[in-house]
Amino acid sequence: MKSVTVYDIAREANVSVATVSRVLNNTAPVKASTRERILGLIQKHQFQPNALARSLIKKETGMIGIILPDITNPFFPEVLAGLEQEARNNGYTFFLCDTGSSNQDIKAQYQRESQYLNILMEKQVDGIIMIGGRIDLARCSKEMAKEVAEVNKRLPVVLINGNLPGAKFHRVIIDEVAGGVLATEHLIGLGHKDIAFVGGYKQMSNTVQRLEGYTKAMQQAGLPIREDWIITGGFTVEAGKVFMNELLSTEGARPTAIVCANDLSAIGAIKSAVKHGLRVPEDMSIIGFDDIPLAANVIPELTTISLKCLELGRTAAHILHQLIGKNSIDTLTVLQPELVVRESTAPLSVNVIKMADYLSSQG
Amino acid sequence: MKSVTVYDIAREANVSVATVSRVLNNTAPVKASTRERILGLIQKHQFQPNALARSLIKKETGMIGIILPDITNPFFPEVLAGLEQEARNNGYTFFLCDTGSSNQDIKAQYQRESQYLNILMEKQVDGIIMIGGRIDLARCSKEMAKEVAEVNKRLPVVLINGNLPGAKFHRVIIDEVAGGVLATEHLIGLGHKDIAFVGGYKQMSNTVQRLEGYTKAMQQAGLPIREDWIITGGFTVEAGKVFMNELLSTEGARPTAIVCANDLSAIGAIKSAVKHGLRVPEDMSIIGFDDIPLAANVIPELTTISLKCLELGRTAAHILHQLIGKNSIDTLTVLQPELVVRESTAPLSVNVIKMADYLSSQG
DNA sequence: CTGAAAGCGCTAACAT
DNA sequence: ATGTTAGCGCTTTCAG
Repeated sequence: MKSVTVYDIAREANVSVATVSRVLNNTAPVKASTRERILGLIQKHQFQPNALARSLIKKETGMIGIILPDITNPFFPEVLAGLEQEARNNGYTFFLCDTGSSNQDIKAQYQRESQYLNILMEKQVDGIIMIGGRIDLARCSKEMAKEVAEVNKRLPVVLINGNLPGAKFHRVIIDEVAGGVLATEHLIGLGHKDIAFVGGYKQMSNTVQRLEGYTKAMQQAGLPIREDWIITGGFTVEAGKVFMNELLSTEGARPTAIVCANDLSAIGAIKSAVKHGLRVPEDMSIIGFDDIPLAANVIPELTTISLKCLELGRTAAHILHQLIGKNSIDTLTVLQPELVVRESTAPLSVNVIKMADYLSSQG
Repeated sequence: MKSVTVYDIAREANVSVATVSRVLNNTAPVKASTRERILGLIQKHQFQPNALARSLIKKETGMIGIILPDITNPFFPEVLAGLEQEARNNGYTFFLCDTGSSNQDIKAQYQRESQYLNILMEKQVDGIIMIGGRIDLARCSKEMAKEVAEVNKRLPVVLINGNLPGAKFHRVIIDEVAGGVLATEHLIGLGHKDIAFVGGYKQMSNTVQRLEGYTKAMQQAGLPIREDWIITGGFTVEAGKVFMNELLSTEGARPTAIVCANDLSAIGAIKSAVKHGLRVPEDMSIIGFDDIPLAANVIPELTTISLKCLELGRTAAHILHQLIGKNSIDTLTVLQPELVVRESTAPLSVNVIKMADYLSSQG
């Protein structure tokens, strides 16, 4: 089925294609009567201008690509929602490029990132947003970083919550260290002294930074840091369970509170604690990181550090839009995290009281 | 910055653009030596063919659009992951079109659907997948349905878990009625007789069908259906809480088990039950619907009906690919739901025993 | 095996 | 206010 073009409309309206184009784009005055006639024909034929042809000549597509590691991780849809919200108003459409980290093979994931980077360039997107994946690496290889730098020479790239060595990128990040401090100080303020840190990956900068915040707060409070109470190796619920099991199965002192590297691992930690017969928060305080929607919906509701996903997304979209419009804009935007107190943390004193109750009942 | 084109490569290689195109597409034999030369230049200049120009002439873009109501609802990312998995291998890229139902205004949402439908056509996507939104309506307006039908005349559309009146669409669905039966029979098999149905919207076909399954199973078991134990009005956690509160705050008999229209409302129901001092599943069995990843991670883990999101996505992508390739394929694909038993449901007898314990402890 | 030339559908000078 | 024409960057006959 032959699709209708500006020529078809022009012919039937007895005008030139230029005139049709003019009414299509409001790019020059057109006599009201002819404009009506053309509009009528457009309506009649359900004519829709071919965006490819238009973009080919205008050198802008109104498309932006977003590369992320796993759409199934609730953190990302949240950021995406922020992006869409902001970008929709500016007439952009999104290419979603999920590099599918869920299928473990990390090599394949980075490869897919490279692949998508190329595809997006070929498709002539106006800009690219990256989140997760290689930009989260504490030490990203020179080649992988350079690849992105090359892309960035040709079109605007903005990094969310990450960075790459060897070049300056536009990026919007959350102050992770501050988040770590916030979480730990909350626990300390509750009277806890025996605080563990659990989850994340030591190779990832977010984990390193959150851990740095934890360390900072502990030291500032004059509290000791036990290396065996710092356990990393994953961001999943499953990982959280494993770490907590480890913490609880060793003999000797146990922490009374846990800072988790993210909400998912916090949920795992809670599940494990409950399985071990502990009550959260009465016997054990647990704080997460991210504030995914789920955090407010688990039982008990998770106390956590909000990364302001929506704002992260909106800001990134805003910056990219400015970049595309060739407006100058700050290279770095830092958002401050926020403590969200819910039900999974409680004063240490509660423990003490409970313990006293317990002892007297055994009387 | 002038981007390099086939002409630049051709000139420098002392060949015609045709030859460059040929090595780019492997569309005709090229002398090994010239091929090497061209490949070298491509490498040297980091040349990337402009996909817009190519698509303009080939009339295919390798882009497919996916229209969904809310990426923030964990059900959709799951389906998306399935889509990506399948479509990536076939060289497709995705336009993500989130119509943002989260901003309540339902009218605006349908408008945005129409808008995206147009944008996608202008961008010349090879096909469109729709999920949620108007296609979930039990009675969608003629105009809104026709709009999609018109699109479907121009390019392949596949509907996931929905339908539209007045035209036959390719679609892949889950047998919702069977799901409702499955959930209810599970509860009945556990000895429950007083079973409520909670959540969803009466205007939506999925709710109607799940409810139909519930009714069917209840009748088949000879159990009475109480109209005041069927409460609809939302799919969110918040809605689930409200409905459960309603159920628990009325005097008189209470149900001992609840079929929820989806996992989110089931979680809300659990939270409310717990707040009311009930234990799940000991005092109250609750079953969800969807099997979002979260379902396995709440406490207690949710017994639910799996809608096989991943498979839904993969199948839809497969069908769309066939359609794009002009291969014939069944109009309707029905997937069977699956009962996933976890921790939120238990035999009624447990209740009875507990009750007995309680009474005897009261001396 | 390779080149010349005709478009794909649209926009944008440049004329009129 | 409107028409003519030259491309945007690529693929694809049709010749050779």
